[in-house]
Amino acid sequence: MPDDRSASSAPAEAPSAAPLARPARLRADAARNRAQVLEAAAAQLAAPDGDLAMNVLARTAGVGVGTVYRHFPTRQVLLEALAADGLEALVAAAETAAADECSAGLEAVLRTGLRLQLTDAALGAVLAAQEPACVDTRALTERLESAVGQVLDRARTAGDVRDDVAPDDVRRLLYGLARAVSCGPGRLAPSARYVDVLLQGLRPHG
Amino acid sequence: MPDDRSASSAPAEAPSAAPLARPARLRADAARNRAQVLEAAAAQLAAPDGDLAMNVLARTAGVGVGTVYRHFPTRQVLLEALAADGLEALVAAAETAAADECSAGLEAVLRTGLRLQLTDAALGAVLAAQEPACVDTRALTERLESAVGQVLDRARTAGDVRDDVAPDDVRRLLYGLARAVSCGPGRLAPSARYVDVLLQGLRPHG
Amino acid sequence: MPDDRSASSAPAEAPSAAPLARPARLRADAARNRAQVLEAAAAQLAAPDGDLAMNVLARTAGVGVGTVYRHFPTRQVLLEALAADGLEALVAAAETAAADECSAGLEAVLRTGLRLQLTDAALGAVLAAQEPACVDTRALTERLESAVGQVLDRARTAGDVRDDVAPDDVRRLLYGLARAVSCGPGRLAPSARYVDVLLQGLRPHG
Amino acid sequence: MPDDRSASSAPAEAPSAAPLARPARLRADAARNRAQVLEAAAAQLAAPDGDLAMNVLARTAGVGVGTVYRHFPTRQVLLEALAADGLEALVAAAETAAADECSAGLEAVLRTGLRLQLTDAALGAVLAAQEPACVDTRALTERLESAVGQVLDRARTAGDVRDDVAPDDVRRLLYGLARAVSCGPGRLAPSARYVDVLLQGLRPHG
DNA sequence: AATGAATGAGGGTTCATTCAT
DNA sequence: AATGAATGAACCCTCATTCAT
Repeated sequence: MPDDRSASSAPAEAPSAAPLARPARLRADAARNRAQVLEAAAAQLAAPDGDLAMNVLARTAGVGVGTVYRHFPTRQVLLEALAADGLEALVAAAETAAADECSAGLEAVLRTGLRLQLTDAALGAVLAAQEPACVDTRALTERLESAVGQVLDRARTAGDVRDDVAPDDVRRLLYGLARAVSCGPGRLAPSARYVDVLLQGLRPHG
Repeated sequence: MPDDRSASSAPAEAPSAAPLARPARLRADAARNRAQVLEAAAAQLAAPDGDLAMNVLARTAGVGVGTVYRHFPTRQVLLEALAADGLEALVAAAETAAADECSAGLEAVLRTGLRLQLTDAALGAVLAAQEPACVDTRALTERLESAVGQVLDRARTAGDVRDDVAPDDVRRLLYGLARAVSCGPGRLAPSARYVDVLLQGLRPHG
Repeated sequence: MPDDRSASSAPAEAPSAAPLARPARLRADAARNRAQVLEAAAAQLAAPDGDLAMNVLARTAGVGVGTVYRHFPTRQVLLEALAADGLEALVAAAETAAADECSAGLEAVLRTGLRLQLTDAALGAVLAAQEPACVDTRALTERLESAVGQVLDRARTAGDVRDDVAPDDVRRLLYGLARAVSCGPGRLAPSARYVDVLLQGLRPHG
Repeated sequence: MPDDRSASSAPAEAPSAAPLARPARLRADAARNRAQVLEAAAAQLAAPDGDLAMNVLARTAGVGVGTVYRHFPTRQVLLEALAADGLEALVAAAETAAADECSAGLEAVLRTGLRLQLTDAALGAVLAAQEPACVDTRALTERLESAVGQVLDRARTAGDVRDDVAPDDVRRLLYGLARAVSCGPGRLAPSARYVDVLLQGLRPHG
């Protein structure tokens, strides 16, 4: 259930000033505009160049710049909106892994996290960011941290992971892994190996 | 002898089109300017923002823009010049490790490579780049690759490293490691641990 | 009716990639800005120096550079916009001449074409250009070519023009004539004579 | 004898401050440098782009910028030096035509003048210029004017040329002719025709 | 809500020219 | 004489952002 975001744990938070990566409700045309902008942004970001100029974005999305700014007041908000699907998928994978009895959850998290970053350029930016701009990105990263914590705990108990590995290490290493994969030729080939290396490296002892 | 670059044989080689990260000889004032630009560039790159505008650079270096362009026709050339010292140090470490009898060479390479990247922001950019812009950066990266190859061979023979690890994997993982370290709070603390993890992960078996 | 450009049929044509020398409709303030830029550009071009720097243009027109670029993405587009009035006048003259019964049409075309070039520095640039940048400049040059073709046909029939003269020769000779007039002292005096010479030279026989 | 420039009519003029398109005597290496610069400049000017940046020129000529400036203090001086050969050839043609008994001299001048302009881009610039920068360019243009005057006189007497054609008209029309030829496809084809047209147009009556 | 015109700071790059070596 | 390093004005162009319509 990847989309229960708005029914998530934090029950009745004070309405924050922080922007939403996904507004609760939207006029039909506004929703369509928003979707067009996101699609165009994903396309631009996926391009080899990879920049994300608001004017160009507006033009390729077929809307005015003002509309882009209405939906995404800062680039960070836009990035988080772009990353939302991937981040949710990662959270879902982590929560599933946390719920599983077996101790292979960490592997699932790493493989999924790497695959998603290679698919979705914005996800890396969000993983690397110190601080999310949107409240529900924060909610997701908190869920991620919590689920990864559980996964790590179980793995640690099973003797599969060193004692000194925290959820934030997983975030960082996952991000670094994607950078390692992306800075050379071939992306699929090294991915599996690098995850193997990382998993093996995270085991206790030496 | 890691630094015999300038002692190469042919005294009057055909002028190559590829720019040099470090020209062989320079008028005294030109050398001073060049050093000032490099110093200013290092400062700018080390700043939290981390951009590197040529005109700002010129101003803070106290020279005209044209002077910056004369010395560094492209940003990539500038980056490689900035990275040259660090890259040389890394090559030296790798060659020393290759010459060593003991099998701990890989560890030295990784620790040094990570430390240097954290010190010198340009080194990461050069490690990540597919293709160097300057001939002697290429020479250095080739020496690095070769030395790391020897280090890996010895380690593999000693049973310390998996079969499927190539020098290019070391380059990529080293770069990714620096990204992992840099995308969160604290840089010293995780560095040692992450190198441990990587070393352990590179060992054979699983 | 030489000016039915804007009265074309299709109300919602597919947006063409080619820039328009004159956009169909414009917000009031945009139209004013555009006119100011054109006025300033004409002034700069008419100056003895005759260059046309975009930033200077913006300043003298009292708008931002971006506004100049919005209206005129390239210098060629700007030139064509500057030349539009003159080119239209020339087309009108040629079409009138084509409609006339009498055989003196060519003379009118040459005199008008020369006079307009001397008045409007951009017209020469457009006449000299191989390929227009804007769709409606192209439309105008095509109308010009067609009308001049008719004029030539009639004149040829009347025995006033050599067989081997095509509309493109008229374009080139007209441009060359303006250069000849402009590269020396006095512009009115030689103009009439040079047109006489050209007309006489275009007559059959030898 | 195209190279008797320095032995020309003006017998003992006061030494002028104006630069010489060709210095009387030169150290051997200086002469070689000068020739290299001229060759490189001709190449640059002949390129489709056709600009003439001093720095680039110096580099392609294999000399320092300072050397270029020593030989050619202004761009105009350089242009005149580039045009010198062509201009001399034109002067020679005109003087030959002036010496001839027959009345076809004007045709030779026009054909030669057009051909030389198409060969040598700098010649057009010199023909178009109001005022030469170098004393011996001036000497040449004066010889040209004088010879063309004689040619015209003879032609006029023979009834081949209108009364109101002066040498300066020939200069301007010749320049304009080259512009007309150069602003379209094909250069050889129209050249002959356009000279015919001009010759015919210059005949008396109508 | 949406639009898109306008802005202008900002960064990029070139090149004519000077001058110390 | 020659060199070429240095200069910096001058242009180029983009793009984030605002705001009137």
